[in-house]
Amino acid sequence: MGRIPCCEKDNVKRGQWTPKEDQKLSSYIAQHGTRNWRLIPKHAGLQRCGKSCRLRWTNYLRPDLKHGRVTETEEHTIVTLHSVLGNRWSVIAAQLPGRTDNDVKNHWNTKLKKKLSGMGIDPVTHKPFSHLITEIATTLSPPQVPHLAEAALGCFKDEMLHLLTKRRIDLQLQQYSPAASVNTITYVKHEDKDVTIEKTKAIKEPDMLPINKPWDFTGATSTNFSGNFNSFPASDSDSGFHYGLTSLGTEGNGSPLSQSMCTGNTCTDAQQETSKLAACTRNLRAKMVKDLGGRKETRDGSIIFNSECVLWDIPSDDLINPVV
DNA sequence: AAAGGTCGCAACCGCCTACAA
DNA sequence: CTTGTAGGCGGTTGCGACCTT
Repeated sequence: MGRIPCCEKDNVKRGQWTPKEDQKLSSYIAQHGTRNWRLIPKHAGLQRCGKSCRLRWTNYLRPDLKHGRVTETEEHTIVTLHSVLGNRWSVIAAQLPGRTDNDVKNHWNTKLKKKLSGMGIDPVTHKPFSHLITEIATTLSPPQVPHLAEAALGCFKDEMLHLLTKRRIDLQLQQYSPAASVNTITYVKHEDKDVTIEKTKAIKEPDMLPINKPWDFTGATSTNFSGNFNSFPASDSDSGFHYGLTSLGTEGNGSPLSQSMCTGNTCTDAQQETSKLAACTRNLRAKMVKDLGGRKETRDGSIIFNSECVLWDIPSDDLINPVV
């Protein structure tokens, strides 16, 4: 018995929805609800696939949706939950009233990923790039270290270049202040050289950097990374974004990660403002750990959490949409 | 002003899961 | 228990708007 397609592909319209189609779908759903998506386009007089109707409704037409900009608070929520849950957009979206998984996913892919990379944070692991390189270097036996650590640097090259570009701008700004350091001036003197070559060199040859060996991955720590973190241009704080929430998870115990995250202004106001979010995050994590016996396997078989995950005793009332 | 590049978002695709028959 | 199906989900693509050169 073959599977019946959800719609007849030949007779189905695709692409952008017109206002007339939106109106037909909305008024049909207002009258009859959303019980059988396969029948809805037929009954509503639409030449659309049922799945297409469902997506249009859930992602755009639903009356309870917010269509404006994602707020700073919402960004905090997304980043924090993503650090715990990974790409589970529907779960993350459930904590953001009026936002869909598609909204969250799009915002993450277009804005937040770049923002985190620009701050020197790997958007997948939520750890500083320097921390990852250190982990690689310390995990490997000595003969492997130079080759694989360099390979790792290759993986992060784009992010590193981004970081270095930002740092360069910062240093140039410092140049205009009386307190500009000798190192800064020396660095800016190379302005006329090919920027890409210089930056690539800087990655391979940490000593060329004007600051205190931040890329020396043989002895790298995220503490020295945090120095860089603090020195980023004001752009991130200007946009209201602080990455100070990762300490809410298992990393918030004085680990290198939390040290690097909780420097300067990143770990004060933002934490207070989001204590409720913290509870929410913990509860979700606890739920997931409980469900999965301490392990969460992704579709490709990789494990997100291990058995050492801690369970918190947080009332589920703290959740917007408690996961019970 | 035009061409090319980038960004942001809506929509689609294919896989997975729950559930009914 | 097996199979078929609808709905859900995350990844990816397409395209219009905006920006830069």
